[in-house]
Amino acid sequence: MDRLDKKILRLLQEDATLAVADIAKRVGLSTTPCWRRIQKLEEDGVIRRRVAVLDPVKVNLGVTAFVAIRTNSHSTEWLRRFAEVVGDFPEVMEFYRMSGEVDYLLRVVVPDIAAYDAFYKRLISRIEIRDVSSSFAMEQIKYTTELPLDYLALEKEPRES
Amino acid sequence: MDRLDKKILRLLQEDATLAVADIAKRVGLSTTPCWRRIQKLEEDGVIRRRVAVLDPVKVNLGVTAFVAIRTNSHSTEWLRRFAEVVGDFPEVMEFYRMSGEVDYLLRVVVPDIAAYDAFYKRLISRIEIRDVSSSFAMEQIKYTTELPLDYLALEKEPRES
DNA sequence: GTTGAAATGTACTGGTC
DNA sequence: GACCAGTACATTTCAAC
Repeated sequence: MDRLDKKILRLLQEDATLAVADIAKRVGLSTTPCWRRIQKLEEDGVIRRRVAVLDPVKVNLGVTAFVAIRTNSHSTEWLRRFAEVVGDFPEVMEFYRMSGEVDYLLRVVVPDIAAYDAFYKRLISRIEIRDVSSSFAMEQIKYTTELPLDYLALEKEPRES
Repeated sequence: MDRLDKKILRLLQEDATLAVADIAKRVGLSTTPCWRRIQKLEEDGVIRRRVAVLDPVKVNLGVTAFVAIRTNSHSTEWLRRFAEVVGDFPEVMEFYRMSGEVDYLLRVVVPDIAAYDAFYKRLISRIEIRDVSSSFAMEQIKYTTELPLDYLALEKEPRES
């Protein structure tokens, strides 16, 4: 992974519709090696997928809720089932196991508070949870899928002398 | 927005590399009208963009932190500047204004705890914040960019008789 | 909405240096 | 890595229905 791969990733994170020839021009490469680099980044799983990002409001998903969950201590089998049940809800877009006070954190999208309530009831009916606490986002100030590539360690590049 | 648009959106949210002819086949349309629908969805801003999704671990971003922020009451101008400063950090992938206890919630990605600490110091040096509380994700169980389209209201379709 | 076709562009492969 | 060529396929636009 060198400076050029990083540039390619930056571009594709912004706009995955760019033509290979375009990308090549912008990173200062000809199309063939640029194309090969992109293939390799996909093979290596650095690029996971290319997706369309929709406007949540325009598909009737204006409300984002964060759900902090505390569970009782349970077997690993229970935890596996818990993860499966929760992850199966399409409203749950993000799901983390946390350190500290809260055991799990969910980001949930729904049209409105009533739909959140319905979601909540379905959730607790499917799995026992010790404590659930919901907070609502009033405004989404920033949402990006672009990972910051500033921390990416580069391979040493050949040097003069 | 009808049943077919919804199907198209579902497919493109999963894989934006699909050829129009493929999508057309799967939704039961021929390519021309299918292509027109996709164009319209883009014009209307339902489809915001098409992006490459990278593997965070493979670009050295294994740590996700959630940062809950409480501010003092401030002018709208101060709030504007606050939003700008915070949003400018590329490590901040999501940024919400919240209801309830916490005023703002951030999702931050960094390589490790040390980098989080450095980020934290840079953040508080750039803007005064009353209270900051960080929690770390031990595991990302689910992360998707796919919005659930189940809540999408459809236009009435023509009926027999 | 359909089909078919034409024009253009792009992806991909393989070869040269 | 650059550059050139060739094929196969995609996108895009158009015309006729």
